[in-house]
Amino acid sequence: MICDVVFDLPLRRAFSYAVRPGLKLARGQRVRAALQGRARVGIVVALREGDEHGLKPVDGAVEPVPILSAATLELCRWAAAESLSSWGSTMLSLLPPPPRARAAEPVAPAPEPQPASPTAPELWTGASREARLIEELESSQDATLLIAPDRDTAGRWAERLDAARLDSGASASARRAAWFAASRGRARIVAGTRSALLVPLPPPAKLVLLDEHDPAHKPPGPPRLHSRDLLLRRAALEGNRLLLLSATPSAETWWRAQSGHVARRDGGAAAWPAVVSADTRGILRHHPVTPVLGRAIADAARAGRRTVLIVMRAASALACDDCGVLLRCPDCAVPLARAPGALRCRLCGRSEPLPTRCPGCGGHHLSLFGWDAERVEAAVHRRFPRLTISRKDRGAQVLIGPATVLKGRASGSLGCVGVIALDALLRVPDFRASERALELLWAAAEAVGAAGRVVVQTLHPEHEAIRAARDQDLAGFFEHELKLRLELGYPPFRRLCLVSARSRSAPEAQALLEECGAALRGIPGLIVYPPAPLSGAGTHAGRWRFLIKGPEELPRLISQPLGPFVERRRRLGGMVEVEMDPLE
DNA sequence: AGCACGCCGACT
DNA sequence: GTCGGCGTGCTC
Repeated sequence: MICDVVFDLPLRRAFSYAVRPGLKLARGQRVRAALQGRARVGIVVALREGDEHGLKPVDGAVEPVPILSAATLELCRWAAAESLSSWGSTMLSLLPPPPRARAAEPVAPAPEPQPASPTAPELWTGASREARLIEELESSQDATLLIAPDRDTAGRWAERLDAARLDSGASASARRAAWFAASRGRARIVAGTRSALLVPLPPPAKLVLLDEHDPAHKPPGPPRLHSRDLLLRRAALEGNRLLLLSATPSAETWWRAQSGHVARRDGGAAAWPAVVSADTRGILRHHPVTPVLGRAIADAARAGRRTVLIVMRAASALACDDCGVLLRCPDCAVPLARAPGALRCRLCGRSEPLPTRCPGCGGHHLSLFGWDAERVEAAVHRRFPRLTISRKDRGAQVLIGPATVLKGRASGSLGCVGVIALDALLRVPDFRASERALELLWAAAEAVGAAGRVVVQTLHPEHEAIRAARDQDLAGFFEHELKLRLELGYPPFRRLCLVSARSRSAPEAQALLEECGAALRGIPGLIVYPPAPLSGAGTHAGRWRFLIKGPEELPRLISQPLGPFVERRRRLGGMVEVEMDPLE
């Protein structure tokens, strides 16, 4: 007997091993086998009769039963093809870590899902979505998998629902135990992050994705696939119900709902705060707080309620007062961000000492441009000397931080949220900037509740994201947004793929990308954009990229020509990375 | 991805 | 004369 095994390698092919007579193996089972003399963990993808001559034997099984069902094996094969990565790395990055030695943990095989009558995935929006979810889960006996965008959120929900945890917040053995307990129906609800996506569940099962729009559902690295896309596929194959929860869904999911592939369950309007914009013209240059926001902070404090001020990441740079030039990274051309005692490029990480004179005109008047948390804290402290102001203490009267400080707050727990400079977010050269702005303002409105106030400082008070957040109008926002996406040929109407190369020098990276581009020439239906530095206009950095725009079947069209570049990444001293459906 | 093999520069 | 850089190729 021969078995074919895939490993956590960037290789498409499987490796064949001899199965010794006494060893009972099945597809989907984890095994240890020698690869280049070292024992490694792989997954059996096929068993067949054949000539075992010259094959090394499998050392043994990691668990006595398959950890993945045949259906899940196929699900992962699809996911790997869809993301141009290998079958093995896709599967192994989604499994709990193997036990160090042979452990006698009680395990049950992954149940083979029974294809049930398909039910349309559901998109739950609106005020009461989380309360409705808890009600739904408590009134049901179905096995349920809850996927959260991050560990904190997974932990909160696990506690709230008394669920077993399957993310890296739990120990490796606890994760394995939860995995096999879920497959036997012993743990009715399991909660986790991406690493829990493949947990086998006895039918009928329910799949839940929290904060469907969150880019944390597709972090860098394998599996290079959005959790939403994997769950949509899994639910369709297994006939499971899938609930996608989000206050501000992605345009992709909204479009699916609009075209009838997803059923929208709108929880209705919430009691909503006033969302007001404050014109920053002539003010932001000198002070981070407009009179409107200043009054809101004072009012909240007087009412004994807390304020959160949102600043954008890397919002502060150094500019010359004489010639107006912004200090940029010599390699990447993006503005250098202020770090303690230095300037740092947030792209390549290079650190420069704080200069005393302008590299352009030699002037001595260099001043900060933009408002980071540190500068805002100092300015607000001067303005409100009697309030407690902090960048860390969640209990301070005024808390200053990035958008993530709004995560996990009960509705109505804040008196005021101020967005110091929404324009810093809108200026980002990303077609999803509007969506991100809406997400931020909506989260702010939910966090303050009806009695609070959201103040948005901007030069664009008429921006669609601000209007939609003020009017609590998702439908209006997406009508506008999807029209733009269609006109410009962006997702969900076209698919994107980002091909990037890293090398010592720009010419090397460019040459490497030139090779990739040449391999794609002549494929109908693709638009291959010319290579550009990874961000900004720097021409010296060895990080370049190009974008491919194409139809739904884009991964199938480019997997053959780009295959050699992803399989053998070290060529000409550079590395090629291919990312389907990039979020940045 | 690791790891070995292999061919050109600075050292006890 | 060797030690060691990392470019290229292979792993059942």
